Amino acid sequence: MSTPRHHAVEDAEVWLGVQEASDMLGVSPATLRRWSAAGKVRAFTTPGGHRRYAESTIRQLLGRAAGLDSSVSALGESVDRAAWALHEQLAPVCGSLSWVPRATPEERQILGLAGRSMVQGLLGYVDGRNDHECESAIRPAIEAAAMQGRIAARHHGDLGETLETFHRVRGALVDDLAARACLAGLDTPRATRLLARANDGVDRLIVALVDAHAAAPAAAVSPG
Amino acid sequence: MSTPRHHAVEDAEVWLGVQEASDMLGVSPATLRRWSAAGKVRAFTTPGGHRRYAESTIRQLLGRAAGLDSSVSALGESVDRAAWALHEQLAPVCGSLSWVPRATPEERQILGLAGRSMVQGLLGYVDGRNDHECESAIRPAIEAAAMQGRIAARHHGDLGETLETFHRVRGALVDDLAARACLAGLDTPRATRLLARANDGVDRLIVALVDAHAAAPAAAVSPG
DNA sequence: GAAAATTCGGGTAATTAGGGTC
DNA sequence: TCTGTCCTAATTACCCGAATTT
Repeated sequence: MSTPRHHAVEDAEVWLGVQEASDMLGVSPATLRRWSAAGKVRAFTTPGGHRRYAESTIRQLLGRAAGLDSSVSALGESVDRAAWALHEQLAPVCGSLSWVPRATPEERQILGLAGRSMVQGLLGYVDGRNDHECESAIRPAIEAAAMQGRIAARHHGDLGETLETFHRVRGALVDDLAARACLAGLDTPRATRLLARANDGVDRLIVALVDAHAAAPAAAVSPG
Repeated sequence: MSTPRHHAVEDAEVWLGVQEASDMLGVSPATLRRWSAAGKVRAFTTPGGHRRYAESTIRQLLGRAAGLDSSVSALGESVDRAAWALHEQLAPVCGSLSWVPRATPEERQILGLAGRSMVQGLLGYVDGRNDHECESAIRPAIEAAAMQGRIAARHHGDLGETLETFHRVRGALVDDLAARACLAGLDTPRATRLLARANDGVDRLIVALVDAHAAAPAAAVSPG
């Protein structure tokens, strides 16, 4: 019977010294030191003042240029199916916006397409393996968000209400990704990176929507 | 011999040998030994002189953290200090908003206070152990967000630009929490829950800001 | 009781931090 | 503005034989 203490440490993080980390990044140790001093790269500081960098942190920095290792498809489900499921969940929420009943049937159809496009683009953005793939995926989603913003403005949609809807979208997407990440056994760095990217994507859609909403300041309909 | 110390409580603490502990910290056993000799790291010493380290002690060193629950304070740093650091990082971003130079000195001072209040409230919201604590923490932050929205509206601030700033706040907060979670060894479910809560908090501030912005539709300024 | 693995302690070489400058 | 290179003081890593733990 083995003694119960000293359990093997399960998720041991690999720590790198400044030299190793800066070699990986291709910068000088002084630069990496400045980065951590500025809060750009997180590091564990020993009581003596020396820094230790988590290998996952460094890989994350590299990942912006090289392959991203946290993706939806790596989570086991195809992007298409995930998008479909998410859209099914979100469509009623979006449809309950107070200004939607004022939209024409054609506009409502467009809104449905836009919603699907946004969900699809968002997941594609999260799933992309490099910047180019991410941008290609989200571009139509951004256009769809702008379209939704213009239609909302046309019908005097309340911006706060629309934002809340988007926040629900964000919540659902993040919850969904988090659940998939847990199921897939993704480790904490990868999972949090995934969620951060999802956030970025949603933020970009929101900005596009708000800008479009403001730029197309409504047609004069139903003037009181 | 049986395990020397199971004092009554049994599942309380996991003890690590020097090798395991130093692996977790990314330093050599000799260094860890020197730290305990200097009183920097508390260790239990066997009658023969060997040291045993509590896993929680090691985690405290890593993120200044003992990752037991998903909260900022459990992540080791006091909310106040984390808020201060985050605000330091974000203040220049918020100050670069195009409409800020049009604000009066007094307003700018108020904006600074509001920014600090929002960061503090946000972290308190994430850190809260129950609904009541969360709500108490975020309420002043919501009021601060509304205040910022009113000031922005007064100076014809661009809503999209303000939103982008908030999205940067979200990004910084999420990055910060994610990094802390990784350092503290938080598992994926806890870490994702933490980030989801942070998102919720930011969303509520954004809604408050946008609503206030819309409700206080600007004064006629800049007679130029 | 005995053996293998680990830890202790110390002494020295290598690496790092930090500031200042280009 | 940012990065790479110097400099010195401080910290850390590697070496050893002896003692402890398993």
